[in-house]
Amino acid sequence: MVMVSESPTFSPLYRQIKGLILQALDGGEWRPGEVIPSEAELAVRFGVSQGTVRKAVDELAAENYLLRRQGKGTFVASHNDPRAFFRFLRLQKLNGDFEPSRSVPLECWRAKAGQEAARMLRIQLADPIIIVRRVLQFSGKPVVLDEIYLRGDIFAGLTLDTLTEWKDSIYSLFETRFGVRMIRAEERLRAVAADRAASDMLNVPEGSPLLSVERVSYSYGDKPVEWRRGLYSTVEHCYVNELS
Amino acid sequence: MVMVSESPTFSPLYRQIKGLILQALDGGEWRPGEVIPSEAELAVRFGVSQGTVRKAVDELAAENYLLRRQGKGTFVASHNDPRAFFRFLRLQKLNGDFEPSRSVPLECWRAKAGQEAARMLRIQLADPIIIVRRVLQFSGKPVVLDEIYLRGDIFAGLTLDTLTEWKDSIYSLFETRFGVRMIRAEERLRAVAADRAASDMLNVPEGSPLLSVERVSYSYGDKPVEWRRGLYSTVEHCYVNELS
DNA sequence: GAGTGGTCTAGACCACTGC
DNA sequence: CAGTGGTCTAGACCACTCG
Repeated sequence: MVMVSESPTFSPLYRQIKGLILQALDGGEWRPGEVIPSEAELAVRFGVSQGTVRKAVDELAAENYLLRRQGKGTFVASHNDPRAFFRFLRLQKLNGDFEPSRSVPLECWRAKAGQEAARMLRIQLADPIIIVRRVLQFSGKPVVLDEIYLRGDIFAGLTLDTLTEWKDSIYSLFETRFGVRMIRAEERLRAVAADRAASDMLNVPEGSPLLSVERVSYSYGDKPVEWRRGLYSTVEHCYVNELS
Repeated sequence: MVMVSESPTFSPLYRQIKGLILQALDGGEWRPGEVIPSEAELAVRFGVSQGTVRKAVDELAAENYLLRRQGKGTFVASHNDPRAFFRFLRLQKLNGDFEPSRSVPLECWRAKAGQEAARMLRIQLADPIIIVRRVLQFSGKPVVLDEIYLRGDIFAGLTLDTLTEWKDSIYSLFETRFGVRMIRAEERLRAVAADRAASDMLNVPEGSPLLSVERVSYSYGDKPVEWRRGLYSTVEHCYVNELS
């Protein structure tokens, strides 16, 4: 049975199906890492052909909501999956090698959103937020100093201890403990001079150039849930990007 | 008629068709900006169904080789197309606005490839190369200082005058005058201190932080044809990136 | 072998463009 | 109106995974 709306604002059937699957994902019908029903089952459920479901799933997989695995099924994308590890960390050594990193949380405190944080997180001025400061180490040496601003309503209960005990990526923590799945992020890069605090933490001279990386991360429905600013020491590392 | 090779190293039919189309593109059968034959025609030509051609074209369009336009046809991607303008220039104002930019060539000379240029361009040491220096201006103010290394065999005959007279993007020049179509690029970003030359050209104090952007651009068959290093002043602009 | 995603086909119809 | 890409279907078969 085909139901396609009339001409202006035309949306193909597979996009409507995509919306329904997205809705189910957002509603938590299937948890991260789990399989979702087979294409054939979904086709029956939505009353469309398998090819139409397929196209919807194709798009969701391309946007990193889902992960297809031939012969096994289609899975809800998860930050616990090692495959997704380096998706949001674009640092590598100058010679091109990858290195494992270790996150060392420094502080975690409650605050009220200022002008900038409120705008970035699309919340009201003075709404509760949580601020985390941490260092990222590569081979034991500090390379990134991050200041992370989180919506207080979503991440209520987050403490320094929780962060310290967590051994996987921070997005994996957010997903597992708070049910928040990061889907995409926007970054803005600049070169800045190291201030006193940064030079201390990153072990570089005051005033030396650092890469400033501001990131807003979005969850379902393009809802911003994290705003962070990182200062990267690019003495031995660089930020890599693919233009296509 | 279906011809699919046996199990190991299995390549689906549509990928073989993709290869054939790529071959025709590389061979110059259709020029940038031109329409290629309709899906139906290609299906007849390659002896497969239209759906299979469609999948091949889908991938080529996703990789920016082709451009589909409903009701009109499928076109060979071109850097002359205004749509492709900002694909390789990720700078915007700090407030998020886009600005038109103007390229001001400074120098253009012949040289022999050194260690690094040879490695990046995958040519032999001392092979001929061309080096271009130029400034990129936004609203009349210099923001980017580029040093561009090109393979001498491909860009033979390039002069400062040619660069100065060309009013569109430099990739548009490469495509139109030298038949070289950039498909993708890899960038490596670092923060560095402005040296004397850069501080003069970009009108910033010596030693102030600049964004260093190294880029290798690839043409058909992943052949590197350009290596460049840009120094970006990020006082009023920033480099934006989407992580997904 | 049963179940999953992946490929391929043939055919119908729709939306968009331009003559 | 004809021609293009875009959607949708139904059905066949293939490649991969796992019990």
